[in-house]
Amino acid sequence: MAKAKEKALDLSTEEKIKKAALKLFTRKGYAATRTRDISEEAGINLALLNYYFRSKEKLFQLVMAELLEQFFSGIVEIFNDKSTSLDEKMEMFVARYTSLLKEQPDLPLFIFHHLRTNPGKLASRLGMGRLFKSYFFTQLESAMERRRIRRVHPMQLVMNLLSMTVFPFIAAPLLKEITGVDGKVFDKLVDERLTLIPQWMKVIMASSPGR
Amino acid sequence: MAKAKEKALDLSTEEKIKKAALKLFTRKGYAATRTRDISEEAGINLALLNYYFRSKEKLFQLVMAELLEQFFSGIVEIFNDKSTSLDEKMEMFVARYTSLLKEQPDLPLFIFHHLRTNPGKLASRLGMGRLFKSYFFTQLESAMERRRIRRVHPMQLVMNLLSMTVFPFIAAPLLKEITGVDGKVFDKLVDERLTLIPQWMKVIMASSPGR
DNA sequence: GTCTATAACCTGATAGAC
DNA sequence: GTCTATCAGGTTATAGAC
Repeated sequence: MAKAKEKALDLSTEEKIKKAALKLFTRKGYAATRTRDISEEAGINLALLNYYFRSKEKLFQLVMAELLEQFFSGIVEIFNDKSTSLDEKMEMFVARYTSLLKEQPDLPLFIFHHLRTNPGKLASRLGMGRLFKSYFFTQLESAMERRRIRRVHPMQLVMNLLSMTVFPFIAAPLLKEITGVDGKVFDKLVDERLTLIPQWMKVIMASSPGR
Repeated sequence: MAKAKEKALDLSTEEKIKKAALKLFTRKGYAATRTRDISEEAGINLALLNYYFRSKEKLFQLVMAELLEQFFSGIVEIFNDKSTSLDEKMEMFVARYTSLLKEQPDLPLFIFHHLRTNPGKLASRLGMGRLFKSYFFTQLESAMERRRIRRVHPMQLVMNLLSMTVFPFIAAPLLKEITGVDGKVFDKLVDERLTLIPQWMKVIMASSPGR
């Protein structure tokens, strides 16, 4: 009977705090978020935050670790899938992250800021050249080989894929204001990009940058 | 004789504070930056900060206003230049912002976070669809017209240009760690993109996404 | 204009009752 | 487990001497 409608109402106190913390940390950043804000957002008493998580810092570390895991597990899964083609991988990547970022547009700014101010703290499954060992990279290189195009560094293509997928969400407030498009138009554009980005990636890969 | 070598040494106190504030605000954000940090970075007394700027908040507003002006004046200039072609505009854009971001890689994250938490505060010369009235947009539309390709919204192409240029700097710490490339390789890749991005933009525009 | 000392305030964290 | 009340520490801002 009790749907997941009244969001945090039937969650445990611990979960309510984590949910509220994630929301506020991602929106305003660590320093700008007060523990009082979190307790209020969670609808619980301030003292309970320290009861469950010891400190604001500990709470942050926990929430951040779970977020990084959730955020990057997608790319690892998709890129290491041996049953899908290169094109399918790109389509899946765009689809998955577009969907995620439509729901949580604050995520990339928050994560990238954290990685910038805390270098070298990435989970082991992601760090140290893990991407280069993914099946995606193998496919990327052989595709370039096959098409006899002048080689560009595979990372150039990865950067393009990530850029075109993620950046519009980072810059959304700017883009909307600078161009005057409203939220509905912007959403439509983003949905179009689900198919456009993979197509663009193909023509980019097929092009001969040697000129 | 006195070169601009010893950076802040011959600047006025006011300028020293503004320079230090910009550095720390962009690196750590508003809330995480203490006025003590700024005064120390500037090599001046803490009380002088309030003497010159009244408050931390006022100082921030001033620094941010100047930063936004400096950061976006480039795009306005380039996009409104009637003497350059579409291709030249794209080349100039990539060159200008790549150069800027190599020196100040913290800027985009800081600016986009500010625009996200403070919507509707952009300077008038940028806000309210100004970009749509730029000469760049006219050229973009006529180029698509001429090539008889199925129309995509011009903003799709603008997003691609901005994405591919700016995003690598936002994601640099992640990209370096996830791929294992070091700073030197990354710099080389970014330099290659000076010519690659305009070429990619051309093939993207020439492609028929109808297929 | 610049400094020292301090006021006024805010925030994270805890003690202790229930 | 949850609450109220409060402490301890740190931060912004100012008063006042030089």
